Amino acid sequence: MTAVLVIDDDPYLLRALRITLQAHGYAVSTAADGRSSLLAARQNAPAVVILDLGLPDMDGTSVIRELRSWSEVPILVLSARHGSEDKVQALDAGADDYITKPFGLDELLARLRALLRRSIDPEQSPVITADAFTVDLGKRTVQRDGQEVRLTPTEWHMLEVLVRNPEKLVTQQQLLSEVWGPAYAKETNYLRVYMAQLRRKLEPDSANPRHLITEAGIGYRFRP
Amino acid sequence: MTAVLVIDDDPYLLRALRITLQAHGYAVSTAADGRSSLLAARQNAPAVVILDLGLPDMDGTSVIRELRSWSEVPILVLSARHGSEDKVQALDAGADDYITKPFGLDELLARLRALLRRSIDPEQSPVITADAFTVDLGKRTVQRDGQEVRLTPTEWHMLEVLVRNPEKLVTQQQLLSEVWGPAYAKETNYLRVYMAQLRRKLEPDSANPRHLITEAGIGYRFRP
DNA sequence: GCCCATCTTGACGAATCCTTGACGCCGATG
DNA sequence: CATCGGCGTCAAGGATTCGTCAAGATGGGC
Repeated sequence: MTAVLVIDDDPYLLRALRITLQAHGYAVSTAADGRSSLLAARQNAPAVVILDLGLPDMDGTSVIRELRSWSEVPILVLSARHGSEDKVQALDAGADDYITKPFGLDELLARLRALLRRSIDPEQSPVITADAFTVDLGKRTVQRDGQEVRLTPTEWHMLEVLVRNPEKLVTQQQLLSEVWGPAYAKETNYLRVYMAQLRRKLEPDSANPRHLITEAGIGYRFRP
Repeated sequence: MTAVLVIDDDPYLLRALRITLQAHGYAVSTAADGRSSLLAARQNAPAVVILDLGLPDMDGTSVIRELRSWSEVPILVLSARHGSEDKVQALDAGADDYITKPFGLDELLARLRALLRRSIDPEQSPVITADAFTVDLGKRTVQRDGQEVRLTPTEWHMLEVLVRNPEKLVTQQQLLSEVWGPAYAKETNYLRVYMAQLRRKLEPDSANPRHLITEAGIGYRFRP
C-alpha cells in the first residue's frame, strides 16, 4: 500500500484529505506543523508528501528544502497563494507540483498518480538480490531463506540507503545524515550498533559479512 | 543543452515560447499538429515535451498516449480548459503536469525545471583504466584482474590525487599537503611507505612499476 | 498507568590503520 | 673507489576505529 504523508495545519482539510486518500487505497499519516512533519517523514518514509504551505512554525520553502536535503520523495504543494512568485519559489526549492486552493479532489488524486508513476517506474526491478537475502524496495520487505525478516524503521532506512547504491561506498556522514539527519554527523556509534543488527539479521555469518562491508574510517558498502 | 519540443497550433504562443525558452538556454524544436509532433519527438528525442491540448488533427490525450507508448519523456500540458475532468484525463493518460491558460512564463519555467530535475538519471561514475587495474572514482573502488582490491583511506586518498591528474606530474608537496595537510610537507617518508603499499596492491610487478612512476627528487606520476 | 518495541548511550576487547625508525639498494658525485 | 642523498622495503608500536553487549531512556498502544 502506498504511504502518503499529509502536512496541513487546517484540521478540517486534513480530515477531508485523510478520508479521501484512504478511500482510494493510500495509507495516510499526518502532521500539522513543520517540525513534526520532518520527523514523520523520516520515520514513515512515505512514498509521496502533500504539503500545505503556510504552516504555523516554519516557512513552506524551508520545509521543502529540509526534506530535499536528505530525501527524494515527491512533494505536492497545496497553497492558497496564486502568485507566480510563490509557485516558482516552492518548485525551485524542490517541490514537484503545486496546486492552488480551492482545488478539485479528483485533480489532486490525478496529480498524485502522475507523481507516483514517475517515482516507482524508474525503479526497474525494485527487488535487489544478494544471494543470502532479498530486498524489495517497493514493498519495503526483506526476505532471507524465503522467510520474511522484520526490520525496525531505522534498520530499514539504513539498509535502503546502502542497497540503493550497490557497490558504492557510502560514507558515514552520508548514512548518518540520511537516516538520522545532518546534525548527527558525529554519532558514528549508531552506525556500528545498527550495522551489527542488520548483519545479525541478514548475513549468514555475521562475523564475516559478505554483503554489508565496512570500509574502516570511511563508511560502508553493499555488495550484491 | 537541454532539448525541448513545443507542440502548439497557435503560432503566436509558439513563437513566444520559443523565444523565452531559448533565452533560458534550451534548444527548442516545434510542431503545430499531432502527427508531425510525434514524428518530431522521435527524431529529436527531446528531454521534455510541452504539449498544448486542442490540436487541429488529434485529440490531446491521444497524443499523450501515443508518445507514452514508446517514450518516457516528461510531458507538460498546456490547456485553456480548467475543468477537473480534462486534467484528470490528461494526467492519467501519461502527462506529468498540467497548466491552464493564461499562465505565467516564470511558472512554466519553474515547472519545467521541476520535471527536468526528476529525469536526470544518476550518471555513472567516471572509470579510469590502467590495463592492470581500474579505478572507479564514484564507487570508490579499485579492481585488479576483476578482483576488488581493498585500500585504506590514506592509500585511496593518495591514489585518487594521482589518478585525477593522469600523465601529470604531482609533486611531493602537492601529495603531502593534499592527503596529510599542508603542515606535513617534510614527511616524504609517508610517500615512500604508501607508494610501496599501492604498488604492491596494484602493480603486477611492484619492483618495476608501469603505472605509478617515480620522478626522483620531484614527485610521482600516474600513467594509464 | 503499564507493557512492549525501539532507540540511545557507554564501555570493553579486537581488528584495522597510521606512524616511526632502521636497513639496503642504486645512481650521482667528487 | 668511497661517500652521499633519494628511494623502496619491512616490521613493530601506538593510535584510531570497529564490533559487541547490555543497561537505561523513550514513546506509542492498550
